[in-house]
Amino acid sequence: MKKKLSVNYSETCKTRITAIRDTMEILSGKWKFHILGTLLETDKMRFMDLLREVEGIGSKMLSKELQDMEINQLVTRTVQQTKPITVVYEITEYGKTLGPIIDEIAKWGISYRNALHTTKDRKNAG
Amino acid sequence: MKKKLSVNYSETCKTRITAIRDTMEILSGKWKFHILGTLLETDKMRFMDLLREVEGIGSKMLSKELQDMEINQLVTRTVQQTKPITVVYEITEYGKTLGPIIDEIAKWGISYRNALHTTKDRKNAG
DNA sequence: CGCATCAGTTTCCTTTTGGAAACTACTTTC
DNA sequence: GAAAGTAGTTTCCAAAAGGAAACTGATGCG
Repeated sequence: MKKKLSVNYSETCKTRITAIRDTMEILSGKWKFHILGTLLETDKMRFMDLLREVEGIGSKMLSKELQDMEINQLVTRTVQQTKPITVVYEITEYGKTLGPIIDEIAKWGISYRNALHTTKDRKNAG
Repeated sequence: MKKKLSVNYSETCKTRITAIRDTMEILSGKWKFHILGTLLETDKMRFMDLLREVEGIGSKMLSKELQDMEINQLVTRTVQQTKPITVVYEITEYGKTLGPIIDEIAKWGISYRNALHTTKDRKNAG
Protein backbone atom coordinates (compact mmCIF):
# COMPACT_ATOMS: atom_id res chain seq x y z
CA MET A 1 0.00 0.00 0.00
CA LYS A 2 2.04 2.93 -1.28
CA LYS A 3 0.61 6.43 -0.94
CA LYS A 4 2.31 7.78 -4.11
CA LEU A 5 3.86 11.04 -2.91
CA SER A 6 1.19 12.58 -5.21
CA VAL A 7 0.08 15.60 -3.18
CA ASN A 8 2.64 18.28 -3.91
CA TYR A 9 5.42 17.54 -1.48
CA SER A 10 5.21 20.74 0.52
CA GLU A 11 3.45 24.05 0.84
CA THR A 12 6.76 25.82 0.31
CA CYS A 13 7.01 24.11 -3.01
CA LYS A 14 3.52 25.13 -4.09
CA THR A 15 4.26 28.71 -3.17
CA ARG A 16 7.43 28.47 -5.22
CA ILE A 17 5.63 27.08 -8.26
CA THR A 18 3.02 29.82 -8.04
CA ALA A 19 5.72 32.45 -7.68
CA ILE A 20 7.54 31.16 -10.76
CA ARG A 21 4.29 31.12 -12.70
CA ASP A 22 3.49 34.71 -11.67
CA THR A 23 6.87 36.04 -12.67
CA MET A 24 6.91 34.23 -15.97
CA GLU A 25 3.42 35.40 -16.83
CA ILE A 26 4.45 38.99 -16.31
CA LEU A 27 7.57 38.47 -18.39
CA SER A 28 5.86 36.35 -21.04
CA GLY A 29 6.41 36.82 -24.74
CA LYS A 30 9.40 37.08 -26.96
CA TRP A 31 10.38 40.65 -26.23
CA LYS A 32 9.88 41.76 -22.63
CA PHE A 33 13.30 40.72 -21.44
CA HIS A 34 14.94 42.60 -24.30
CA ILE A 35 12.90 45.73 -23.82
CA LEU A 36 13.52 45.69 -20.09
CA GLY A 37 17.19 44.96 -20.62
CA THR A 38 17.43 47.99 -22.88
CA LEU A 39 15.44 50.22 -20.57
CA LEU A 40 17.51 49.08 -17.58
CA GLU A 41 20.61 50.45 -19.25
CA THR A 42 19.22 53.64 -20.69
CA ASP A 43 16.49 54.62 -18.23
CA LYS A 44 14.49 56.67 -20.74
CA MET A 45 13.73 55.95 -24.34
CA ARG A 46 11.29 57.02 -27.05
CA PHE A 47 9.08 54.60 -28.94
CA MET A 48 10.90 54.94 -32.21
CA ASP A 49 14.28 54.55 -30.57
CA LEU A 50 13.14 51.36 -28.89
CA LEU A 51 11.86 50.16 -32.23
CA ARG A 52 15.35 50.66 -33.64
CA GLU A 53 17.20 49.35 -30.61
CA VAL A 54 15.30 46.14 -30.03
CA GLU A 55 16.46 44.26 -33.07
CA GLY A 56 13.74 42.56 -35.03
CA ILE A 57 10.70 43.82 -33.16
CA GLY A 58 7.81 45.40 -35.05
CA SER A 59 5.65 48.32 -33.94
CA LYS A 60 2.70 46.10 -33.13
CA MET A 61 4.64 43.91 -30.76
CA LEU A 62 6.54 46.78 -29.19
CA SER A 63 3.34 48.64 -28.54
CA LYS A 64 1.66 45.59 -27.05
CA GLU A 65 4.55 44.62 -24.80
CA LEU A 66 4.94 48.18 -23.53
CA GLN A 67 1.23 48.30 -22.71
CA ASP A 68 1.48 45.04 -20.79
CA MET A 69 4.41 46.34 -18.83
CA GLU A 70 2.73 49.64 -18.15
CA ILE A 71 -0.27 47.80 -16.69
CA ASN A 72 2.08 45.86 -14.46
CA GLN A 73 3.82 49.06 -13.49
CA LEU A 74 7.21 48.04 -14.78
CA VAL A 75 7.46 51.04 -17.11
CA THR A 76 5.87 54.45 -17.37
CA ARG A 77 4.67 56.16 -20.51
CA THR A 78 4.99 59.92 -20.78
CA VAL A 79 3.75 62.03 -23.66
CA GLN A 80 5.94 65.01 -24.36
CA GLN A 81 4.41 68.03 -26.05
CA THR A 82 7.30 68.53 -28.43
CA LYS A 83 6.90 69.68 -32.06
CA PRO A 84 6.12 66.23 -33.43
CA ILE A 85 4.74 64.58 -30.32
CA THR A 86 7.15 62.17 -28.65
CA VAL A 87 6.48 59.50 -26.06
CA VAL A 88 9.06 58.53 -23.51
CA TYR A 89 9.17 55.14 -21.84
CA GLU A 90 10.99 54.79 -18.58
CA ILE A 91 11.58 51.88 -16.28
CA THR A 92 10.01 52.29 -12.85
CA GLU A 93 11.69 51.65 -9.51
CA TYR A 94 9.54 48.55 -9.31
CA GLY A 95 10.66 47.49 -12.77
CA LYS A 96 14.25 47.85 -11.65
CA THR A 97 13.71 45.09 -9.10
CA LEU A 98 13.72 42.73 -12.10
CA GLY A 99 17.35 43.65 -12.62
CA PRO A 100 18.78 40.71 -10.66
CA ILE A 101 16.68 38.22 -12.65
CA ILE A 102 17.80 39.65 -15.94
CA ASP A 103 21.39 39.77 -14.75
CA GLU A 104 21.30 36.12 -13.72
CA ILE A 105 19.78 35.15 -17.05
CA ALA A 106 22.38 37.12 -18.98
CA LYS A 107 25.17 35.70 -16.83
CA TRP A 108 24.02 32.16 -17.46
CA GLY A 109 23.67 32.76 -21.18
CA ILE A 110 27.23 34.08 -21.36
CA SER A 111 28.68 31.10 -19.52
CA TYR A 112 26.62 28.88 -21.79
CA ARG A 113 28.29 30.41 -24.85
CA ASN A 114 31.68 29.97 -23.24
CA ALA A 115 30.92 26.32 -22.53
CA LEU A 116 29.96 25.90 -26.17
CA HIS A 117 33.33 27.25 -27.22
CA THR A 118 35.44 25.17 -24.86
CA THR A 119 33.61 21.84 -24.81
CA LYS A 120 32.61 21.47 -28.43
CA ASP A 121 30.07 18.71 -27.71
CA ARG A 122 27.14 20.83 -26.61
CA LYS A 123 24.08 21.54 -28.75
CA ASN A 124 24.33 24.28 -31.39
CA ALA A 125 22.55 27.55 -30.62
CA GLY A 126 21.55 29.73 -33.54
CA MET B 1 22.46 65.76 -39.11
CA LYS B 2 21.72 63.35 -36.24
CA LYS B 3 23.13 59.85 -36.51
CA LYS B 4 20.15 58.22 -34.66
CA LEU B 5 21.87 56.06 -32.03
CA SER B 6 20.50 53.22 -34.25
CA VAL B 7 23.43 50.80 -34.21
CA ASN B 8 23.06 48.86 -30.98
CA TYR B 9 24.70 51.12 -28.45
CA SER B 10 27.50 48.79 -27.43
CA GLU B 11 29.00 45.39 -27.99
CA THR B 12 28.44 44.57 -24.33
CA CYS B 13 24.78 45.16 -24.89
CA LYS B 14 24.62 42.91 -27.94
CA THR B 15 26.36 40.17 -26.02
CA ARG B 16 23.83 40.63 -23.27
CA ILE B 17 20.86 40.43 -25.63
CA THR B 18 22.26 37.29 -27.20
CA ALA B 19 22.88 35.79 -23.78
CA ILE B 20 19.31 36.49 -22.71
CA ARG B 21 18.01 34.99 -25.92
CA ASP B 22 20.11 31.85 -25.46
CA THR B 23 18.95 31.27 -21.93
CA MET B 24 15.32 31.89 -22.69
CA GLU B 25 15.42 29.58 -25.68
CA ILE B 26 16.75 26.77 -23.54
CA LEU B 27 14.13 27.45 -20.90
CA SER B 28 11.30 28.06 -23.37
CA GLY B 29 7.84 26.61 -22.97
CA LYS B 30 5.30 26.47 -20.23
CA TRP B 31 6.85 23.72 -18.13
CA LYS B 32 10.65 23.74 -18.01
CA PHE B 33 10.89 26.00 -15.00
CA HIS B 34 8.44 23.86 -13.10
CA ILE B 35 10.13 20.59 -13.99
CA LEU B 36 13.53 22.01 -13.15
CA GLY B 37 12.21 23.53 -9.94
CA THR B 38 10.90 20.12 -8.93
CA LEU B 39 14.05 18.29 -9.95
CA LEU B 40 16.20 20.84 -8.13
CA GLU B 41 14.50 19.93 -4.87
CA THR B 42 14.27 16.19 -5.31
CA ASP B 43 17.34 15.36 -7.41
CA LYS B 44 15.91 12.12 -8.83
CA MET B 45 12.42 11.40 -10.01
CA ARG B 46 10.61 8.89 -12.18
CA PHE B 47 8.50 9.85 -15.19
CA MET B 48 5.19 8.95 -13.59
CA ASP B 49 6.06 10.79 -10.40
CA LEU B 50 6.92 13.93 -12.37
CA LEU B 51 3.63 13.53 -14.19
CA ARG B 52 1.86 13.59 -10.84
CA GLU B 53 4.02 16.28 -9.27
CA VAL B 54 3.99 18.86 -12.04
CA GLU B 55 0.38 19.89 -11.74
CA GLY B 56 -1.48 20.04 -15.02
CA ILE B 57 1.17 18.69 -17.36
CA GLY B 58 0.32 15.85 -19.75
CA SER B 59 2.56 12.98 -20.80
CA LYS B 60 3.20 14.46 -24.21
CA MET B 61 4.49 17.74 -22.88
CA LEU B 62 6.45 16.14 -20.06
CA SER B 63 8.14 13.80 -22.47
CA LYS B 64 8.95 16.57 -24.91
CA GLU B 65 10.28 18.97 -22.30
CA LEU B 66 12.45 16.28 -20.74
CA GLN B 67 13.89 15.41 -24.15
CA ASP B 68 14.72 19.06 -24.80
CA MET B 69 16.46 19.33 -21.48
CA GLU B 70 18.32 16.07 -21.98
CA ILE B 71 19.67 17.39 -25.29
CA ASN B 72 20.83 20.51 -23.51
CA GLN B 73 22.37 18.40 -20.77
CA LEU B 74 20.29 19.84 -18.00
CA VAL B 75 18.91 16.45 -16.98
CA THR B 76 19.90 12.83 -17.42
CA ARG B 77 17.65 9.94 -18.26
CA THR B 78 18.43 6.56 -16.77
CA VAL B 79 16.53 3.37 -17.47
CA GLN B 80 16.39 1.10 -14.48
CA GLN B 81 15.97 -2.62 -15.01
CA THR B 82 13.34 -3.02 -12.33
CA LYS B 83 10.32 -5.38 -12.61
CA PRO B 84 8.18 -2.93 -14.55
CA ILE B 85 10.86 -0.85 -16.21
CA THR B 86 11.32 2.56 -14.60
CA VAL B 87 13.08 5.63 -15.89
CA VAL B 88 14.76 8.06 -13.57
CA TYR B 89 15.34 11.69 -14.43
CA GLU B 90 18.00 13.56 -12.58
CA ILE B 91 19.24 17.09 -12.76
CA THR B 92 22.86 17.40 -13.86
CA GLU B 93 25.55 19.51 -12.22
CA TYR B 94 25.21 21.79 -15.21
CA GLY B 95 21.45 21.94 -14.74
CA LYS B 96 22.00 22.96 -11.15
CA THR B 97 23.74 26.12 -12.35
CA LEU B 98 20.25 27.32 -13.30
CA GLY B 99 19.41 27.30 -9.61
CA PRO B 100 20.19 31.00 -9.05
CA ILE B 101 17.97 32.06 -11.96
CA ILE B 102 15.07 30.01 -10.70
CA ASP B 103 15.63 31.28 -7.18
CA GLU B 104 15.60 34.89 -8.34
CA ILE B 105 12.43 34.30 -10.32
CA ALA B 106 10.73 32.62 -7.38
CA LYS B 107 11.90 35.36 -5.04
CA TRP B 108 10.51 38.07 -7.28
CA GLY B 109 7.20 36.25 -7.67
CA ILE B 110 6.83 35.98 -3.93
CA SER B 111 7.50 39.66 -3.34
CA TYR B 112 5.06 40.40 -6.17
CA ARG B 113 2.33 38.50 -4.31
CA ASN B 114 3.17 40.34 -1.15
CA ALA B 115 2.96 43.67 -2.93
CA LEU B 116 -0.45 42.62 -4.23
CA HIS B 117 -1.64 41.98 -0.69
CA THR B 118 -0.33 45.17 0.82
CA THR B 119 -0.92 47.73 -1.93
CA LYS B 120 -4.26 46.63 -3.33
CA ASP B 121 -3.93 48.67 -6.50
CA ARG B 122 -1.81 46.31 -8.56
CA LYS B 123 -3.19 44.17 -11.39
CA ASN B 124 -4.91 40.89 -10.42
CA ALA B 125 -2.97 37.70 -11.08
CA GLY B 126 -4.99 34.56 -11.62
C1' DC C 1 0.93 70.14 -52.15
C1' DG C 2 3.78 66.19 -51.31
C1' DC C 3 6.65 63.82 -48.41
C1' DA C 4 8.55 62.62 -43.88
C1' DT C 5 8.36 61.73 -38.82
C1' DC C 6 6.27 60.20 -34.55
C1' DA C 7 3.37 56.89 -32.29
C1' DG C 8 0.86 53.84 -32.77
C1' DT C 9 -3.55 50.57 -34.63
C1' DT C 10 -5.70 47.31 -37.66
C1' DT C 11 -6.01 43.51 -40.69
C1' DC C 12 -4.70 39.35 -42.36
C1' DC C 13 -2.03 35.62 -42.23
C1' DT C 14 1.32 31.80 -40.69
C1' DT C 15 3.64 29.45 -37.17
C1' DT C 16 4.03 27.75 -32.72
C1' DT C 17 2.35 25.92 -28.67
C1' DG C 18 -0.05 22.96 -26.08
C1' DG C 19 -3.87 19.89 -24.58
C1' DA C 20 -7.03 15.54 -24.68
C1' DA C 21 -7.47 11.18 -25.82
C1' DA C 22 -6.25 7.11 -27.86
C1' DC C 23 -2.75 3.90 -28.70
C1' DT C 24 1.83 0.95 -28.25
C1' DA C 25 4.39 -2.38 -25.86
C1' DC C 26 6.00 -4.75 -22.04
C1' DT C 27 5.35 -6.79 -17.28
C1' DT C 28 3.19 -7.97 -13.11
C1' DT C 29 -0.71 -9.10 -10.31
C1' DC C 30 -5.23 -10.92 -9.37
C1' DG D 1 -6.76 -13.78 -19.32
C1' DA D 2 -8.23 -9.24 -17.74
C1' DA D 3 -6.70 -5.23 -15.42
C1' DA D 4 -3.28 -2.14 -14.04
C1' DG D 5 1.16 0.01 -14.00
C1' DT D 6 5.47 1.30 -16.42
C1' DA D 7 7.01 5.03 -20.18
C1' DG D 8 6.09 6.96 -23.52
C1' DT D 9 4.17 8.20 -28.89
C1' DT D 10 0.73 9.60 -32.15
C1' DT D 11 -3.10 12.03 -33.87
C1' DC D 12 -6.05 15.57 -34.10
C1' DC D 13 -7.39 19.93 -32.94
C1' DA D 14 -7.89 24.82 -30.78
C1' DA D 15 -5.83 28.75 -29.11
C1' DA D 16 -2.18 31.88 -28.69
C1' DA D 17 1.67 34.25 -30.46
C1' DG D 18 3.77 36.90 -33.64
C1' DG D 19 5.02 39.12 -38.18
C1' DA D 20 4.32 42.17 -42.58
C1' DA D 21 2.17 45.65 -44.44
C1' DA D 22 -1.16 49.01 -44.78
C1' DC D 23 -3.42 52.64 -42.49
C1' DT D 24 -4.49 56.81 -39.14
C1' DG D 25 -3.77 61.35 -37.76
C1' DA D 26 -1.22 64.94 -36.14
C1' DT D 27 2.66 68.05 -37.28
C1' DG D 28 6.40 70.03 -39.75
C1' DC D 29 9.49 70.97 -43.76
C1' DG D 30 10.51 72.72 -48.40
